[in-house]
Amino acid sequence: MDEIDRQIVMCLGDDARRSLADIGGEVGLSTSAVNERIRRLTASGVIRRFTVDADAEALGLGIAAFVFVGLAADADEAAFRAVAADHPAIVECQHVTGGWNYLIKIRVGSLAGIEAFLDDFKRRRLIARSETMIALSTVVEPPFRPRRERS
Amino acid sequence: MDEIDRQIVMCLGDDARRSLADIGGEVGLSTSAVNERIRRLTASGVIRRFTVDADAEALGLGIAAFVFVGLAADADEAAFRAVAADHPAIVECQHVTGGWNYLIKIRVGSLAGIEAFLDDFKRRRLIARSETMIALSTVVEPPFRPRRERS
DNA sequence: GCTGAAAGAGGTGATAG
DNA sequence: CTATCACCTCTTTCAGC
Repeated sequence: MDEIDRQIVMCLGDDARRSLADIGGEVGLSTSAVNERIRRLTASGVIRRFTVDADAEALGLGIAAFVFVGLAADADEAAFRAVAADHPAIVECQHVTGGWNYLIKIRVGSLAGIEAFLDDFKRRRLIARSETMIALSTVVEPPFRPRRERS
Repeated sequence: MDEIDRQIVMCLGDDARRSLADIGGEVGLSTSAVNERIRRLTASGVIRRFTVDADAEALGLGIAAFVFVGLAADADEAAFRAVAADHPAIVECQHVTGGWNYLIKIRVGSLAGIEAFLDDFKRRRLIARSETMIALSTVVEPPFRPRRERS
């Protein structure tokens, strides 16, 4: 992981389809050297995957919301994590410091989708309380990678 | 945007390096047809970019934090947005409903980086108050795309 | 809008330096 | 690491349905 590796990762982040020769020209290496570095970066997990950044709205998931979750004192936290990990609406789920236990970001097609999401988790007794903030507009957003079996 | 387009976007989300023939086999189309659809999806913006999901920790940005921001009553919101849009530490910045104005997710290399981030914005009078939650562990996280000129 | 074939570009893996 | 080569898979294009 030297400076050139970092440059290569940024190049691919901008456009993962650039040719090895093109990247090599930018970072000052031959195509063989760039090829070998990308192979190493991928094998070592610095590059997790090649993917696409999709337009969530075009895929019918135009509404983003942040849900703060409080678990019950006797909650089955492992169960909560397992359900969250596979839930199609969840874009992000982090265990966080502060008064809430988890911060979840979801993407849904309508406001009704937010209610359905909350109902789902509450009915399964996975969360005790929650607070929701709806995203009104975006200044910066990470890539959106659609996941299978999205409701 | 039919069901096949959606399948193609998901295939590419899983692995953007899969060959057209391979994807075609999965969705039931020829390579030419898949190629044409990807071209249209990219041209129309459904696919924003081909990118990589990187390991933030390997890039020295192992700490994630969420910062809730309140602007001053007389704040220059356009200036805040402009600075946020180009700030290297900011991974996400959304205007949200509720008692706070913006929800920001940052990635930094150390806890000192969080303090530096807050100091930067407060010294420039871009934010009036804030509250920070540090991510302790991750259940689900969107792709991380490193941006240039990261401090 | 799709298929199938043909042409071309580019990734891959070897070599020697 | 560079430079070059041969190989070969994959992309791209185009005629035809």
